[in-house]
Amino acid sequence: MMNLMHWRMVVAVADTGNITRAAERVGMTQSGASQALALIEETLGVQLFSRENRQTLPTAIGLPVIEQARTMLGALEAIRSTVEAAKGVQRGTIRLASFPMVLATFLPPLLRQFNRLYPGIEVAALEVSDDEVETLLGAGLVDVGVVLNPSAERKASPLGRDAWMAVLPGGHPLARRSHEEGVSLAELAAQPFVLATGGCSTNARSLAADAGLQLQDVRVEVREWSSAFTLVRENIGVSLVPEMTLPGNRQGLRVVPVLPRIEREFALVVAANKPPSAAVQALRDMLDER
Amino acid sequence: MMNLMHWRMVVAVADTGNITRAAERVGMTQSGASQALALIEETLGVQLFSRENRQTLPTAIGLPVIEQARTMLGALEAIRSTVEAAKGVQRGTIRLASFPMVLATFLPPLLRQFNRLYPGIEVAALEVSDDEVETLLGAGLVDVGVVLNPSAERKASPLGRDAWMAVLPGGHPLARRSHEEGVSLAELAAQPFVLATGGCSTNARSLAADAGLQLQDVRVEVREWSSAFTLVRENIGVSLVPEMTLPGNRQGLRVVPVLPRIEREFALVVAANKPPSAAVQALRDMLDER
DNA sequence: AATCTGCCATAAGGAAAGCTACTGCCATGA
DNA sequence: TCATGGCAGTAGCTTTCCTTATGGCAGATT
Repeated sequence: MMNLMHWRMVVAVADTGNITRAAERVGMTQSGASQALALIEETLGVQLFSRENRQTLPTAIGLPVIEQARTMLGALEAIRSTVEAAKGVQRGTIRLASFPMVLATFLPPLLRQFNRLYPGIEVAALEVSDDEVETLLGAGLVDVGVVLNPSAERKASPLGRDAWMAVLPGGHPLARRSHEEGVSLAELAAQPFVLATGGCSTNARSLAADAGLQLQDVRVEVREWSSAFTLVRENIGVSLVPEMTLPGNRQGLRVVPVLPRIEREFALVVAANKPPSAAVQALRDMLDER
Repeated sequence: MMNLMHWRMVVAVADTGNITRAAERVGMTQSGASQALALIEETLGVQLFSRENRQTLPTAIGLPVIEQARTMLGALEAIRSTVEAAKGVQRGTIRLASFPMVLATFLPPLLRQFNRLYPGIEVAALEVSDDEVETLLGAGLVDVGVVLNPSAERKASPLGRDAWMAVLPGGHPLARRSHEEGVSLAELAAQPFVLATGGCSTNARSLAADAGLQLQDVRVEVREWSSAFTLVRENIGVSLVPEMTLPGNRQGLRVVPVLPRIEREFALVVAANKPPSAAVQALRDMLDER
């Protein structure tokens, strides 16, 4: 009763009305067919067909059972076609370019989930600066890239957004500001500053420039965010970092939002000059479904 | 891939996210479960689950496949419940009473079909006169009976109707009548008559009496219809028989309808004093579905 | 009346599937 | 570093299941 071939026999007999012909339809011996039928009938405890003189016809109980058997086999066939249709995305490679911050924060869980859904697709992640992402995308050297604030006409899958936060030493005057009050970018730029870049050209200095300001007193410039926190703790200066880079342990630090908020949206865009592969499409689908 | 137990494993793994627990849910070893999964994945040529560190989760291809597997197993479960619900009508006995004419003409194909649909139900057919049918039904000695022109309030399943036909020797004066002209019952009753009863109290004599007539010259009275045809061929007299008893070979006979037509409706009724058994209900259902 | 034919059931044997017990591997967490 | 949880692989045995061969039954054929 647990063998689908036997159920194929059942519907074949129902279709042909003849065990012998049903047997050759599913590629079996007449004997095997007879045994298969008898086995199913025995385990069900019910007679599905009555063996007439010239034909084998379903009984009243057999009729609904046969219909259910059809749906069983239909589901199996659906599985087959589903699998055949999906085999294209089984293997493949995606070259991805991203600047370090997103690569270290947003992407790992996403790529982990993607690798779970598509174990055969390999994702090669390139860690580059945000300027180079555009270059690689334009040259077709990568399939997808992470960009900031994508223009509407690009097919972009949003990854998330972040806000830049002021990081202050515990004793700093601005550290008294509440979350609602916040600090302005201008106030921050006037302080002794620990500039952290995260390897990204979009950083405190460029943000200040965008706002028509300038960092007045950059005491030190580091690449790693974590280094910046250490330096702020040692009272070298204040800093401005993306919210998601904040450490779990904020001992000796005061984090206050910058008001008006400075937010950036990250999104994944595909290279425009060539049609996206099935693998890339799968990645986009996963992102859009969240 | 043809083993439903393996598909049970698939959905169990999908439900528990854990091969080990899935295995014990379907009563198997962890090893067997792993092998079952691997076998299905191999024959499909597709990875359905990705084995993570702590859990085994479906891939993008696995998700729809699992859903189809659920419908497969659902259909199997439906088969099980269908069979369980229908086991009541597997065996049983029906006592049936009928007068000979219907028993010899209408019932054989019906009982043959019924026996095909319900091989386990035994139908014991009693051949009695039409008067006795009512007696047996009333006494509850039979489950169902064939009656003539059932009253509307009885739960009756119509079997069919027949018309009485005049059977004349080839050279008889009335044999010139066309089918449209017919012969009247009065004309027929005036002829030398071969009275055939078929063992039924409803026969030419009773029909004549119902019409206020009387058979003038009954030359011979026989029980078998076929005997009557022979006697008519030998010009002993005319006869009146139900249409369905007419022989295939009408050599030397002329068959003309009686006008106005004398028709009787046959129907199957159940004994009213006790609720019908599942077997009887099955018989009624079959008749009503035709 | 005897034989033929189409169709099904049953017996016996063997091949293959499938399960179990056991071991090994890997990653995580103490 | 070891302990733990979870999965894969191997060997062997049991069971299932298929095939070949044979017998039986009911109409059809002659």
